[in-house]
Amino acid sequence: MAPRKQREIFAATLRLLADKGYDGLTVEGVAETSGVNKTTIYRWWPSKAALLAAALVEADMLDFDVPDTGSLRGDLVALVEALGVLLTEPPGRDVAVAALGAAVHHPEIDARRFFADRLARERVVFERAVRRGELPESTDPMLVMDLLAGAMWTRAVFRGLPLGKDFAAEAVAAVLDGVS
Amino acid sequence: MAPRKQREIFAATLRLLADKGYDGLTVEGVAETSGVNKTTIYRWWPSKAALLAAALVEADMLDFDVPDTGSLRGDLVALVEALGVLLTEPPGRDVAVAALGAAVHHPEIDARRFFADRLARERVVFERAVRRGELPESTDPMLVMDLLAGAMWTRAVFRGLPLGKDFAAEAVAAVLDGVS
Amino acid sequence: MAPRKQREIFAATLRLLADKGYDGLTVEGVAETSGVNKTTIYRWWPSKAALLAAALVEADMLDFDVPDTGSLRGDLVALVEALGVLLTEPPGRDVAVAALGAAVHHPEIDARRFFADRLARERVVFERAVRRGELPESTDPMLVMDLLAGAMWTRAVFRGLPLGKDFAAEAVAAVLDGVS
Amino acid sequence: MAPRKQREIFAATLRLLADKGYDGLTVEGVAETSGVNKTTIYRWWPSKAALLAAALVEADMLDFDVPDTGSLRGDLVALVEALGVLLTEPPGRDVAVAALGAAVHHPEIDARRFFADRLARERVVFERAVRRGELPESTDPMLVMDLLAGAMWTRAVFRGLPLGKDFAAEAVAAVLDGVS
DNA sequence: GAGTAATCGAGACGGTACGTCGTGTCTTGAT
DNA sequence: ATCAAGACACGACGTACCGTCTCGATTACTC
Repeated sequence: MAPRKQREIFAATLRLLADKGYDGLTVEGVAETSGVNKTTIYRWWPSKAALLAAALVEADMLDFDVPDTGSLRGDLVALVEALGVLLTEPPGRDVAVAALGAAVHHPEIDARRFFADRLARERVVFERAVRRGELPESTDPMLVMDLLAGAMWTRAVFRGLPLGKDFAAEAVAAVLDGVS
Repeated sequence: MAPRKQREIFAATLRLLADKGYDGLTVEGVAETSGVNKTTIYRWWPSKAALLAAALVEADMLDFDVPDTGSLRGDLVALVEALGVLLTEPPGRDVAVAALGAAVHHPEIDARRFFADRLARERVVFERAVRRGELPESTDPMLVMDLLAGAMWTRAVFRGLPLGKDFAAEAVAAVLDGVS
Repeated sequence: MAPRKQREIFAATLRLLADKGYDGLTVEGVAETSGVNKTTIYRWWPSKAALLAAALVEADMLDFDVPDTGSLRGDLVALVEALGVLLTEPPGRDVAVAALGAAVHHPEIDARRFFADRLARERVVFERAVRRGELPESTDPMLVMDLLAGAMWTRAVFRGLPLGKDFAAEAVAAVLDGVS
Repeated sequence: MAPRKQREIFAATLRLLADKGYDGLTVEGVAETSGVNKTTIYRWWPSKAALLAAALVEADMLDFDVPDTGSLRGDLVALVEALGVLLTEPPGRDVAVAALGAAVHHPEIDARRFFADRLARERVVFERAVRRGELPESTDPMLVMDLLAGAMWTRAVFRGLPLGKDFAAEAVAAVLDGVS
């Protein structure tokens, strides 16, 4: 089951999250923005965090396509660049960043849904690479993705630095070829 | 200038942050815990976020020593393992995670103080490695650290997965040697 | 017309009224207690007050028999004592008191149904007394009953005082004989 | 101690009580009407009932002077007539009636404060009468007042009947002289 | 050691939002 | 075609903190 105006509620949720951050996101605000009564929101989601979790899961805002460029390196660069765009340009940036902050101390937001589950989709990139012989079968795709995605987050969000034009390529090169 | 009970205030701040997360951290709670009046806190810090920022800067909770094992690989593994411990064991874990969540949408917390500035200290590891000939001079230490630290955050915090015994070593190997 | 479970609805209404007072009496509670849907109650009675009014009219909880002791004094003492019991012992006490509170600011409850209309039944006491010559024909029965019943209410409910063993007799004596 | 705007708060409370009855009296409404924040009201009174109780105690709306006409009969008639006015003319009427309804099922409103405590003031009427020899010393003033006041309430409020021009005099006569 | 700032405790206050309960209306799906 | 089930908008509840604001009462530094 779902509330009649779920669409509007989720839209309002993400909009307010992006606009005012997790703290500024209030159930009351969502209710007003989405033209729904506060009670209705509480009927369906037990807390602000749960509401946000549902909105994020449903949102396609954070999706990006899995590329198929013909080479592992190309695929990974494309993936990482897409993630870079996501993390630096509004409204994705604000939502992603706020969602992280929220997920980090609200287990019910279950960060896995936004970060970990993506791996399932990214995995095909690695399978293709193994089939092409670009990668030993023993390689751990999750490790590779954690290194790359982690670097993007660290650079763009924690350090608050702009992602240079070639950052994605350099990161991918480091992981594929090693730095030493 | 500083309030007379700054120590107690900061201690209470970090304690409450670790105990109840960023949301559960309230100025009122800090005041009560530290035996100070709410007014006093507002006299010195304009907001909860600013208070937390000050407390974190002062705290040594997040510090770890820069290792010197004789090899780059050893140093990096030690660094990453230390970060792993920090991110997975209380109270550091809770503080670090909460601090991230807070910093992420409160510019005044200036994430650089907790994440970026560490690089200055880590840099010596790379300088020693270059001197030893383990690393080409052209290597970008920040990229390496972003990859490694990012992977730890992603794995431990975003994915909420335990860090296996050898995760640090594997991550360092991937970055130093490449995966392909 | 009447809803199929009218009995249960009225029973639940009076039960909840006695248990939790007028404020604590809710349509929702009545619905649940009587195993009926809220909608059903609203279909038949426009408001909580109207429902209560209907329940009270139907209830025999507040009835008492008109005594016939052979003397006016005896009849009146018996009447007043019965009223005293009604006003001081549960569940009648709670229902009567709550009904008063409700009636007082809900015209639709029509207090006359519970208080005034009784006069019709009490009147025979006075008719018998006139016939016996105990009372001049000009005496106003309503005045007498208002004095006596009013004293009981004032003492038991407004003042919240226990009704002494002889209170009924004293009140009747005062009205019949005068105090001066 | 007392809130800074106690006057306004009490005035608003009684005004709203008279206007909308006990049910329609809301803390939120009082707050708005009196230009005070809801929190402030809850800071000082734990509930609507307690607020109303305080407002009623402070209110002079329900006061009337104790007459001194020279005779017991005259004093009582004056007293009862004043009560009659109180119970039939706004705003006293609405307040008194609503207060009764409220007091009846809210012990903290302590009906004694509005009904019983008045006896202390009325007692002088009886003392003077005893001194004048109009009344045996053994007469119970409370019984007399309960009979008279009770009759007024019953007639005016419970029965909802108008109080005739001579009702007070008749009631006093009945009690002083007896009806038989 | 007194005088004068700075600092503090106490706590009332206007606010915003919380999460809950009950109201009375309206829609819908099963019978 | 009726009616239970229950979603809904609404208003109020009582609570928690927010950040601001007087007030006096302590400090503690300076002369």
